Amino acid sequence: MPYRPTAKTQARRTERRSALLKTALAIVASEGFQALTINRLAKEAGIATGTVYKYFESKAHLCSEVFRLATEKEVEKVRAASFPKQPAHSQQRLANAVTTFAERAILGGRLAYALIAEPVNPMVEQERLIYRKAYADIFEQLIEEAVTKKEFPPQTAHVSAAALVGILSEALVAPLARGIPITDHNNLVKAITQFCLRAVAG
Amino acid sequence: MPYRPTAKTQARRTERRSALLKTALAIVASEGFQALTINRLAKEAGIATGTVYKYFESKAHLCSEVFRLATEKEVEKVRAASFPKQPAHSQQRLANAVTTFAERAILGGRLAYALIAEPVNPMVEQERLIYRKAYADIFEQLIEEAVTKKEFPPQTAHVSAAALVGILSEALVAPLARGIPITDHNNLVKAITQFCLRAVAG
DNA sequence: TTAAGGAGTGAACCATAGTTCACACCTATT
DNA sequence: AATAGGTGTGAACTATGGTTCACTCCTTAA
Repeated sequence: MPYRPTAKTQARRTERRSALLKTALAIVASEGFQALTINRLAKEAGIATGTVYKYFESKAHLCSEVFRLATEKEVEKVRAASFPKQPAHSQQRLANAVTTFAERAILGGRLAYALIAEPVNPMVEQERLIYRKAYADIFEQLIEEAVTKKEFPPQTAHVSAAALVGILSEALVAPLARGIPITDHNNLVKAITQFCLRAVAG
Repeated sequence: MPYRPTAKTQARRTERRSALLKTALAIVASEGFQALTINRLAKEAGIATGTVYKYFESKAHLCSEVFRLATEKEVEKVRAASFPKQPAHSQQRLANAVTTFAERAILGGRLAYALIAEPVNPMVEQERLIYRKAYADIFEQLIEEAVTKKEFPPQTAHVSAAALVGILSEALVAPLARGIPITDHNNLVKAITQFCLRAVAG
């Protein structure tokens, strides 16, 4: 048996794969999923079209991974803000979570639109559902705890949680979708945060 | 000059056109935009493919019109609830508006998803933006009036308005997008309404 | 009845990208 | 060096569905 994949070749493979992913993400971050084609990706990565398929089963799978790569860290940030090491009042935690999401979305610019709202394909839509659910779950847990501790008024936690996700999507992405750059970051974030606090914390 | 279109032929033409639109809407309402192809539409309308193009410039234009046809009346209902003939408290008006939207969306089922969230094409996405804006404008006006009358606390009306649109989209469509039929209509609508009132009316 | 502008037809056309595949090249074992 | 499995190549293929167009049929006015 003459040939066996070795640690070195494996590493090389893994590295190429993540380099591809990184290139793909760069395209999406600057021009959206709409600009991510296999041909373009291959060209920018300096490889042949077919080679992409040695690393990714299909375009849809590739998009999924790009989406996950970009979204996972966002979710983590929001989770961290929601459940900090230091104990904090629920209201403050929610405010931090919302602010974190909003600020990162605004900084993200085109990428935020791509992740939250750009029409892509069913597989990414699926992925999106999963991450919306992830955000909603974080909020839901926070709210439930707070209601138990009487820091928030009684409410249907999972509806409130979904509603928060909706608020963040729409309030941030509506301007982006219209191509209007957000000018007054701070006030926008403040207004959204206040709205959320009124809604959930009463 | 031997031939001139006459009232009768014009009427016939108009009627055929709206019949086509109606057929298209029926397809969208039961299976979404994804199922609306020119071939299928032609077949179901009992005409040839090419004929569709005598009535609609392109598929995108057709989709736009179908979207508008379905959405316009929804917007009107919400507007009517927001600005009733009889004077009413702002809180009640907002509650009615939200309830109206939510209940109609739930009854609409597949259609609601198609209109609010289904990925279609850029032209429909454009149309969607317009209608989201339309809803937001209604809410914004209501909120601004209420703030002036001191019935609502001070707030950034256009942010609150966008947020309301987001709440309604997400809280109603999230379950639909996952194919989970909404079971407990009344409580869902109630929870959403309460959330909105807390958020906006304090 | 005949001229001429609409309307209807549907098979062929096209455009876009995703996907494949036969072949050459590389890498690890014996 | 020889073997054999992996990787890279890119032009060609394909699938889907929107769009066209040369032709026929229909309608109205003279």
